[in-house]
This record gives sequence, structure tokens and C-alpha cells, in this order.
Amino acid sequence: MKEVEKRLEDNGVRPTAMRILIYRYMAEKEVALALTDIENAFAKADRTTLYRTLRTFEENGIVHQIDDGTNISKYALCEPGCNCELDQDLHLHFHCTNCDETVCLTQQKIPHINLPEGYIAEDANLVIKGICEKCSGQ
Amino acid sequence: MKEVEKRLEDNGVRPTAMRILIYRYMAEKEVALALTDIENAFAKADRTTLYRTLRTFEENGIVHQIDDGTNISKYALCEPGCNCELDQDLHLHFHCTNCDETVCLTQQKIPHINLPEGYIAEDANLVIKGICEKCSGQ
DNA sequence: TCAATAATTGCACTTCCGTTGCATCGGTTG
DNA sequence: CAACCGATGCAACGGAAGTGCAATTATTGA
Ligand SMILES: [Mn+2]
Ligand SMILES: [Mn+2]
Ligand SMILES: [Zn+2]
Ligand SMILES: [Zn+2]
Repeated sequence: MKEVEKRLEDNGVRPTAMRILIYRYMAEKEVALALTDIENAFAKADRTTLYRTLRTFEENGIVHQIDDGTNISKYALCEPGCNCELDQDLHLHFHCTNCDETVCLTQQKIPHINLPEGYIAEDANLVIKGICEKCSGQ
Repeated sequence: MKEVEKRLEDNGVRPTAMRILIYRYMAEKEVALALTDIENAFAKADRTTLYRTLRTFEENGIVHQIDDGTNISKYALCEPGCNCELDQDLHLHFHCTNCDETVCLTQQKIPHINLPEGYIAEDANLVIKGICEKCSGQ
């Protein structure tokens, strides 16, 4: 159970009670979570604390932020060994238009794109919208 | 000069003075525009009118909405013959982190992605971030 | 033509999410 | 214990999207 604490410390984040709870909650859920989702799960905690916790996590490579096209930022735990900050883990994301959940498809990498002359790519974001496996009844 | 009016009428949108002006403005600019951009260009017009004009345009296949990751919706005129509403024109978009402009790369289509079992794709959004041709000095 | 009708526009207001400033709390250190 | 510093809580702000309704303008058809 000290695993979470170690993960935080290894990434230079002090493992406070709140942070451990948030980390565990995100690990338990298998989908990307919005600040509001976490807020609802921790009613007693202040919104700002959760907000800053997510930012701290993101700055230290513990979570990555996901823009799934809903205009609500989502967050998901990084896979161990994922170097988001180096833009080396450009997996795609899937947003289900039925259940409104967003998941990381960490195995599916964004294919290389040939850009027109003069354009320099530094980052990429690919979101597929549709029906997720749970909702497709498959 | 009746071209714009015809384009609007052909798409079932009544060509009011305001709409023609907005269409011309979007055609003149070669980049995707946010509501605020248009608002600044038409100071005398009400924001709601511009907002609803863009929505009307989008609902009738005159513009398409672009989510470039800035959490601000952008809009760009559809190419003639682009069937956005049928998700058949999945070109990618480029967002320059230097000048903050977003452009359609209508020639670059989003490659087909093989999804895991059970996932059904209906739409896709691919945004490349980096330096645009104007800013790269190329 | 002109009244009736429908669509468009303008104004005020609300909601939602993200963000910040500042005071307070609490643990760590010397 | 005292001092310090990071974490947390409270309050407020700002931008962007969206809505209700009244006023205005365009269209219809008697
Ligand atoms: Mn992810
Ligand atoms: Mn486009
Ligand atoms: Zn689903
Ligand atoms: Zn640029």
C-alpha cells in the first residue's frame, strides 16, 4: 500500500493524505476524469486543492491532461514509463458519445503525419469519437 | 459579389446583411476564427448575433467548428464540396504555438485508425501543434 | 398595399469551468 | 519550542458559452 506514496515521492511530489486519496481514486477509475468528477467524489475537499493537486501531478509526470473535444479538461494517470512531457507517448484518446466517457488507448499511437513545407510539429492530439466497447454491447 | 448570397441561399440560410459581412470576413481571413475574433472585427454587432450566426452557418454546412486544444471554439469556412456533417472531410488542423493561429490543412486527411475490438468510430479530430510556416521563417 | 406572420437581432442575464490572491493550517527542521 | 515552508481552504474573478425575451426587420398573402 506504500506503492502510491513511493510513486509520488519518486516524482518529487510530497505524498499528503489528500494526494494519496486522489491518486487512488484515479487509479480505481479506468477512465479519464474531469476536475468536477473528482470534486463530486471528494465532497469535503476544496475544489482549489483538487485543482492544484491535478496541476502538481501533471507538472511532475504523474497524470496527463486530455482534451477530448468536450471543452472540459480530463486527466488520467500516466502509464509507468510514459514520458508525456517529452511528447513521446502520443497515444490517442477515445470519447464515447453515448456514455460521455473518455479513455486512453495507450497501445494506439498517433501515426506520423507529413506536414506541408514550413510547418514544424511539436505535439499532436488525436481524439476518436464514437461508441465505446461498453456501450456497443460487444 | 452575389456569390456569397448564392452560397448562403444554396445552403438554406437567408443572406442578411450581417451574415454576408461575417461570411466575407471569414473568407478574407485565412485562419480559423474564434467568436471573440469576429466580435472584435464587428464592434457594433451584438455578440449573440455573431454567436447564432456561426451556429446557423455550422448547422447548414457553411462553416465547421474546430477544437484546436485551446478550449476556445474556432470556425472556418468549409471548402466547396466538403461534407463535414457526414464526417467525410476529416482533414487535420494545425495550431501554431507561436502566433496562436489555427489553420485547416484540408489536403491532409486523418489516417484510418484501427481501434480495439468493440470500439466504433464515428468522428475524429487530429490537431498538430507546433510552428506554422509563417512563424518558422520558411 | 398593408396587415399578419415569421425570422432575425439586441439586451440582459445565467451558468460553467478554470484560475488567482490571500489567509490559515500543519508538518518538518533546527 | 520556534521558525519556516508547503499544502489547504475560502472567496472572488474572468472568459466563454448559452438562454429568455423583447424589439426589430423581413416575408407572406389577403
Ligand atoms: Mn491518455
Ligand atoms: Mn478545418
Ligand atoms: Zn460509452
Ligand atoms: Zn504561427
